[in-house]
Amino acid sequence: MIQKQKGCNDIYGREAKIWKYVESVIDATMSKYNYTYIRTPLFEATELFHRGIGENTDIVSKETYDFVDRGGRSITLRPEGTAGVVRSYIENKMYGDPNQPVKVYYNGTMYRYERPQAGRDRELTQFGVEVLGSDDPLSDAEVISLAVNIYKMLGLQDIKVWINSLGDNESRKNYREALVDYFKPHIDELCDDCKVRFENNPLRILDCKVDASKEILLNAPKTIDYLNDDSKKRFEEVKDYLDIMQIKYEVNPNIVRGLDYYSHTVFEIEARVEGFGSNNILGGGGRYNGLCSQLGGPDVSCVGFASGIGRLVLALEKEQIKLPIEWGIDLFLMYVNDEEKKYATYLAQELRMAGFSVDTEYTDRSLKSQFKQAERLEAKYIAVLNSKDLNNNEVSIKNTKTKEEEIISLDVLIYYLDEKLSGDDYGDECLCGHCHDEEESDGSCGGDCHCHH
RNA sequence: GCGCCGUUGGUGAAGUGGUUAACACGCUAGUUUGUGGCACUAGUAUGCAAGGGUUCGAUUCCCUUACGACGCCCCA
Repeated sequence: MIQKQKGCNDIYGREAKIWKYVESVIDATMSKYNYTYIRTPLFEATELFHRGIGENTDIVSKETYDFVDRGGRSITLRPEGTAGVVRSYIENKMYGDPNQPVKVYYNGTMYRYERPQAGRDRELTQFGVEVLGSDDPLSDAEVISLAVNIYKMLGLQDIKVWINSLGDNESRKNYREALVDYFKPHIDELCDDCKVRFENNPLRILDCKVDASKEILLNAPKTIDYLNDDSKKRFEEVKDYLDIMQIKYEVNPNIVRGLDYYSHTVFEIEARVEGFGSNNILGGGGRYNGLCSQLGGPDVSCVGFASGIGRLVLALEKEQIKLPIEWGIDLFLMYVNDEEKKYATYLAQELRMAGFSVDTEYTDRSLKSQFKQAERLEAKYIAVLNSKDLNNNEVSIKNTKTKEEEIISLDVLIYYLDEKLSGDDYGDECLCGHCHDEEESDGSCGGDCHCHH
């Protein structure tokens, strides 16, 4: 048997519906904030990521999918969304667009050659936004509020926003030096990994799990203490705007993000979900003022964030959030003989054209099985076609929730369904484990539904 | 790249070096029910991830590979 590639996933059925719903909320929210959709290629020249992310980091040296194409070009499957968007911004000269800043969002798969573990795959889907061409602290705040709003719109209640500022180049340089000076005499007190980090990326020491509670870490210099006046003022402004938008946040000086190109605002958004372990960071981002010029574009300031949809869906599932998803179909058409089947075929076509979601039987099973099928499909109505009724130009329609059944004229079927389905006639949506509601302790849905649990 | 554990049908799973691989759910058919949902009966694994080895014989022991789970490194 051919298996799927490590760290990849098939998403289908119920889960796919959840994904589609989540994406619809993302689209709707983006549109409210006036971010337009951008779709960039799944693969780019390897150099784009090398220059954008940094040549010698682990990320680029061993965690990207690289290959040489038939023309001998060195290609990389995008590991993140930002570099491609910035490339597109430069290549399409969007900086010349009268509409500034450029506000775009993306949603697509990313590829990282990693060993899969909880909340971490090789193929992952991320959505994110980039604001290109604005240095206004309001942009930073807006991006954060946008992210928070999407999570809230989806029903996540306990959202925690951590923010920090790395400051401008000068501030960052000063801080980095201070940090190195601080750790140098204490290097023996650090764990082995941190000794390596000290050489490669000293900021990451702050994130260490092993040393986290050690006094040496708790007393380490804080980024915000090394901000120069400009950077400090900027950070205050970002916070002010967040306050105005009533976005709650907490300053966390240990948020440093891994990459060089970040400056000023950095943030992470956490979902407090039980049993979510250490993968509770749904998304994060920050300001990257150096990246555009580094990639050969104009020296414009940008800010953005990215969020994994897989984790987001996982969080919604763990929280058992009830999503307003239409799970079932409007009508299931049942029949027994061939003449009825032909009429079902005709009727299904008519009703679908009229805007209803309709399904019917394809394997000529018994009526008993067809009822089960209708239940599985969560059909709101069942039409049992039988020759006798059809000869009278009538059909029997059953409401699966109230179990009421009536015989109506085929001439008014569309009108009938339209009225029933648009009104409250169908009643409250039952959502037990079968029909998707919270289950009672005994595993049933409380008996208020048509699903017999 | 490193470590640890796992992989039996549509699903949840039990189990053994040796004829027909439990049990449950599901599904299909039948009986009954005015057209299902209850009850009863019957059927339901190209055979235990793939390949190789040990053995008279392996799903059961060993090795390799693939995939899954969870850590580490890293985290865009």
